[in-house]
Amino acid sequence: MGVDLTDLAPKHEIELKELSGKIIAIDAFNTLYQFLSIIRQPDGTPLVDEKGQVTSHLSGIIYRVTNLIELGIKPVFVFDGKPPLLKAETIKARAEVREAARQMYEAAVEEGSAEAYKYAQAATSINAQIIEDSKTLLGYMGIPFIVAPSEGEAQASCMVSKGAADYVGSQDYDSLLFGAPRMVRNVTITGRRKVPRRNIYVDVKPEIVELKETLETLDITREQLIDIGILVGTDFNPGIYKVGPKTALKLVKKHKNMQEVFGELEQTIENYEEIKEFFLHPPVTDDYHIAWGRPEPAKIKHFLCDEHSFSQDRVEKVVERLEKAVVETGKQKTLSAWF
DNA sequence: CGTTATGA
DNA sequence: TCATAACGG
Repeated sequence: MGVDLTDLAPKHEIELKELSGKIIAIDAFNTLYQFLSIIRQPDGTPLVDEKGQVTSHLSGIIYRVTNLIELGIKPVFVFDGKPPLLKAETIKARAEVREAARQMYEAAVEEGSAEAYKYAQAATSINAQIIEDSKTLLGYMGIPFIVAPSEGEAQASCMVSKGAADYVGSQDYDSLLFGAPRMVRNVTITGRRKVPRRNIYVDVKPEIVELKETLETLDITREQLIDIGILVGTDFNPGIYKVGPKTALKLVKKHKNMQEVFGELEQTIENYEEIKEFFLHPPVTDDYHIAWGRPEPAKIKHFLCDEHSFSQDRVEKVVERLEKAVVETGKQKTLSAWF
């Protein structure tokens, strides 16, 4: 999906509970995508209500967010706004990949192939209904969300830079390129994760990544980190064939500017200047108000049970936990901005 | 994914 | 009580 700087950026594993009291600006699309691709039956079928609408994300949100609130963590979800023109080709390319996966999925289902799950995951897409339902549920839960003018990661990064949030919560590293001082991975998917091809599960813990430490460790500037990201590939360009984080770091440190890097590679990157400018100065807004409110049990129950076929028992149980957790957290005066 | 059922 | 399987929607 986004920029991948694994093995380059130093990370610090922590326990989820260590984030108690922290405000995390969560990349909503990143989270929804994960829920939608992972919460499925073994044959790849997502959870759906009786109307056939996908509900995997709603299950993910209600349970995961409740767990975060129980730990005293304060999530604010940041949705993407209008995608930048620079992203158009990536969006088109991804749609084509998804469509191909969707056809493979249908074929796999037809012949009862075990590959079906894999293709279903690759075909995961987010539509307007999914976004609207997610916002509705978050609203009823009392969880704040904002809609970014452009990229959610950029807006979330800005919020951490300004001190409105403590961490960007996302799986990919774009926020470092956008200048976020701190990010945390694996906040929305902590727990057990299946090791591919093997039938075992490993614990996935949250990982803190700090921009300053990353730059100092690699002995580069933020601009150079952006160049590394662009060489490897971002949401706005495919990246250079066979250039991964390690090679990109070497190239960027060896040369004094990207023209020289392009010279050595004997190729350039389309829109390089514009992409870099976008990471340095993305459209963001300060026009938002973040507040955590009391959940509305009746509305949650009606929305999930009556409109989306959730079981009354299960929803009542989780809503009770959410209400209790909010009351507990609200008691602690050290935590600001609750109610 | 996270919860719930099961059973040693 | 804990590990694991299956279910949820």
